[in-house]
Amino acid sequence: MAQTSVSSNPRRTSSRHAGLDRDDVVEAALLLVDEGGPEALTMRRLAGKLGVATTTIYWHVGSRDDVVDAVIRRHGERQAEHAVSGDTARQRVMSVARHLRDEALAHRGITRLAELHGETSVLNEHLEVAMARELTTAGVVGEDARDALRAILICVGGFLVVAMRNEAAIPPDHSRTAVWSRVDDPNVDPSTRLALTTQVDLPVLFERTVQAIVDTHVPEA
Amino acid sequence: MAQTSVSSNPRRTSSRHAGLDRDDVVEAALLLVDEGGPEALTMRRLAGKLGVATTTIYWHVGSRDDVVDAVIRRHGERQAEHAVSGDTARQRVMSVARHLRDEALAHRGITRLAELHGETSVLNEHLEVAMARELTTAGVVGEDARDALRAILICVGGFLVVAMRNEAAIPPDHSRTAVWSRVDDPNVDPSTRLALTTQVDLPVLFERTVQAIVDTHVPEA
DNA sequence: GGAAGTATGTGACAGTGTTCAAGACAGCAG
DNA sequence: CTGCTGTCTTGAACACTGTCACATACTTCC
Repeated sequence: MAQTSVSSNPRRTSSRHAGLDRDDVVEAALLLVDEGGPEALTMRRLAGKLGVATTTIYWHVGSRDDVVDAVIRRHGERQAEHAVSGDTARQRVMSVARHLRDEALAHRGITRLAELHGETSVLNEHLEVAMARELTTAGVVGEDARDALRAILICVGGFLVVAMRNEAAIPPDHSRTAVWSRVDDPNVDPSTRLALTTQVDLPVLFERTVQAIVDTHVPEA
Repeated sequence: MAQTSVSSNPRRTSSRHAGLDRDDVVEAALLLVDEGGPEALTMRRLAGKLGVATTTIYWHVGSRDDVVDAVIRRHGERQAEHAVSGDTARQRVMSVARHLRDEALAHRGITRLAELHGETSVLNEHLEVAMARELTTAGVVGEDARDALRAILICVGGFLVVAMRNEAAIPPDHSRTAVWSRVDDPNVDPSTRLALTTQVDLPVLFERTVQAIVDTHVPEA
């Protein structure tokens, strides 16, 4: 257990000091990712934040991949239980889907890290369980529940990818609106071409699309 | 226009030779990504493949980001027109969605590169136009068509993320099935928990899920 | 022939992940 | 108290990455 903060300890060559442990490293890494995204997590930067050498990170946690795993797991454990709302099973499932999206966007750095490492299930375990619970209550069980859960999560994931896309990093002539500004296909309605140069209302489209999927899996109450 | 292949030209220090041009560089880069994924595309590796110095790449194309843009645009231009099949508008839109997924998975290295750089619209321009064409034919135009196109593409994208996930790179205890093997929530039906430790049939779920979205946007013929 | 442009190269810089070898401190048994 | 073992730390180095300054050779044009 840390008795003093790391940063207050004077640093001596090859000097051992009290207090730095694995949790300190993982917490510092989590903050780096939460604030600056996956790219902000480098071993030198993390070591600098902790006031130690990179080798200390390797000792306490391991490689960068090990640090990433630990960050995702730690954040996943922190996912708050939320009050599911709604009168019908469909509404309750939608409630969980919205919460999953909102949590993901509130911590988009961690979400992108989990996505890059294919570990979104670790991150979202509590919410996936919550959704499975609602499906059970709705009478959707077994492989039907598995398919429902997968389909909803895949769709929510698709929306997250788009919502988290850093538009500023895309060359202006490669953005969706730029691409469609150049399209001149007479078989595409002009009002469609015009509309496709404008931004879509993602939250509205999210509601409509996820609801459509929920409706095919969850019976009407 | 290249008269001789690059690899057959003898190399002299600071020697200029005929034949290497921008297209050669972009083609070589495309092959690297197609075969080895985004991580395989390094400036040194690309230069080695072409038998030139990295500065030659910078001269002909530009930075790595410029090379990436060129690769995505080149591949996008190559997207084959495909025969849309189906008797109804809904079937025809589904046909385009399937083709988009199949093309993406056939060139998953390029797909992942485009996704990482947020440039999937450049890659899929022809297929997005094809889908917009089918929507026009179905009487879905303007903002309705924009929303339909977005929703379908977002969902297909979600499936692609899952389909392209490199399961081998995920720590065994962080995979979805491992996560669900540990879940022991009494409010989740046991058959659901069991089902969630097994693999979902992605193509079947794709059909059902995308169809559900198409059905909410495209009227029944 | 000389200037300007084109097309190539070497070597270096700054940053990254990772590890070797070494040192300092803590705990424990004798 | 001493010596051994384990724990926790370090500096330096390695290999790899993207990028660029500067130099050289060739081509084109007047």
